[in-house]
Amino acid sequence: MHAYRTHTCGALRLGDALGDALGDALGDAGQTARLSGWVHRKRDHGQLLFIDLRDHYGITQCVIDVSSPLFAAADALRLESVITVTGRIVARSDDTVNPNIPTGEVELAIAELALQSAAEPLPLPVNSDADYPEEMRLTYRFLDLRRERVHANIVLRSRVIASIRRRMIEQGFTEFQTPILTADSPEGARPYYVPSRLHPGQFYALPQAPQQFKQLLMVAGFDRYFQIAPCFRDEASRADRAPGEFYQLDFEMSFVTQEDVFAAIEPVLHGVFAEFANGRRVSPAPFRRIPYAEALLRYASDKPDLRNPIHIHDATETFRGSGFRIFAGMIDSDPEVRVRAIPAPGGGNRAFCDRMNSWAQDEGQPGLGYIFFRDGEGAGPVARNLGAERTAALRQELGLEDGDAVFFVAGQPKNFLPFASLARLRIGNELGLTAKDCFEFCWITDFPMYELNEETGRIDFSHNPFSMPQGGLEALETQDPLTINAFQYDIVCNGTELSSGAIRNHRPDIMYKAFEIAGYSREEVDARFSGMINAFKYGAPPHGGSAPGIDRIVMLLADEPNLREIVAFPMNQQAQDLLMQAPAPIPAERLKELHIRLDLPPARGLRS
RNA sequence: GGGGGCGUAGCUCAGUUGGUUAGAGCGCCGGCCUGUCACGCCGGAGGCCGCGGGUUCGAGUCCCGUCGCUCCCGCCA
Repeated sequence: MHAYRTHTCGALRLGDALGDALGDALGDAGQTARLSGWVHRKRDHGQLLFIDLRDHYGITQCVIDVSSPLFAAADALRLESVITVTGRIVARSDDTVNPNIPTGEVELAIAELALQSAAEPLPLPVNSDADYPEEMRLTYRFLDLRRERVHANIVLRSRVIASIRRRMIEQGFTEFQTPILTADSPEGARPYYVPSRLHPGQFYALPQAPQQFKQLLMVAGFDRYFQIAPCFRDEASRADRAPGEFYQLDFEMSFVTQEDVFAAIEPVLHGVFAEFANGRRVSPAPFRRIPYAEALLRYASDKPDLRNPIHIHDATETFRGSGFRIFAGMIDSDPEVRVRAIPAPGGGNRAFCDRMNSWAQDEGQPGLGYIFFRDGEGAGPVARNLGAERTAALRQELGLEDGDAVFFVAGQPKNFLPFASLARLRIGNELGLTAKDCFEFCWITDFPMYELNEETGRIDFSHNPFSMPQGGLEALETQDPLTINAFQYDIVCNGTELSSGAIRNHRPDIMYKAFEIAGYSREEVDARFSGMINAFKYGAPPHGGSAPGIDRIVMLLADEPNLREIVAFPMNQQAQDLLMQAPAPIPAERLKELHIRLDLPPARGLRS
């Protein structure tokens, strides 16, 4: 017999249909089995003791009574101790079957018991899904990871990544590894630096993304690249943004248009989500394409949650010169002012509208104007001042009926959009309009190439400086830069931005011009991006790609709101690893070797 | 860097208008219990009420400061 186990804790059965057909009516019952695992729970009846033994695969009830010489030892076991038990598998009587677990028709009668590893009293319970403080969970992550929910999430993560890898290879992509110790890339987030021992005063940088390497692989002719790529950014964390490091499905393709990129990745994403959706609906490919400008108008956001059916409408003309003086005055005084109408089907009662209004005030807004429709006409102060004719026209335009309402936001769009987006989501949730149990994908396309920096008054890249401007060199030379769009796109699922990508700018002449508009000289571009721009001078294919976030995909599939639930060993919000104690001071001799002298004396208690 | 929320037993939390000896559930320790499966019953230990200062006859409670955790804004092309 194997030293530790003949079966896993999830394997034993009384019998099954196949076994019955073969005349094996007893299944595993009657055999002697050996199981190893953790003491999940004990139920002590004085002269009878039940032990729920748990391993990765499941839980099996083990039983021992006072007639056994091992009873005292079994009775003394602490929860989460590791034991090996050997004994006969017995069928449970009908009235003691536990239908809640797969092994519930049998139990193991303990004849031998070996304590492999005794556990001390636990700092956090494993056999409960009760909330525990993050600090405790992260410090004792090895215990936390035994808990059913996180354990299942980590397994799901592995299966999702395996599925992605298989599907990418099926789509003709080749997997690569790119350097972790590499050069600083001056655009974007704050990088992590690694001091060089061999080159005093010089540093490697950890990659924020393998962006330049994957483009170089296209120049090298590999045609379709992908990588489950670790990315490092020294930026503040969020619930859905890990501090320090995270993973992306990074991919790039040569000789492609934007539509080719979409067509290549849609079956991968749809396939992965459908595989793990567990009954939840997944929007079919091709996913909807929504231009950036339309997304801001209709959803007040560039990452719209399409589970919510509400479409925002522009109502500026309805209010221009109207009797509703507040909005009419704003419109007259500033040509950038817009009024937007957020329909609320089924929200047409004063109680709901007042509740939304006071919520808006809690959010720091002056209020939330509304009209609600009853008895064939609009009600409320806005409707009174706007007049019956304009109210009726608006109602017809929005397709609203008695029992519906509409809310208004006004001002410069850049100021009201964040709140308008919140209001749209809240209305959808409160009125039960937002669909549940589904994944709604869309592409947001045609992002502007540049934006005006409000502080400096200068023109900045609005996203990736390596994107190809729509209209190419001619657009850069002739158009107002703020009107130029890029071949830049995001993929969004349920209001979560999964990735941004682009058709890249592979032409040095267009790149120099694009950077010139953003205020970078030819010399600066050569200095900062020498690796890539040099490569583009020796024959570069047109190419493009994207990089969906692995962590966010798993979060959506696991239905978890926090990254820490789907990462095995996450850092805390301050980017500290509480389990491994990182970051930490290093010994003085190591610092010397790295040619580093600290301003402050090193922390005490160092071990070398 | 800024804002909100939370800090009371190992954990989750309650604690009234500022008023006697700060409570409950879970866990832990001890006792009882032969069919439970979140077993049940009885008992016990366990508190710098985050820390510092202030107001007050009296502070877990009010005020100021500070530290920690968390969520958000900035930031993250």
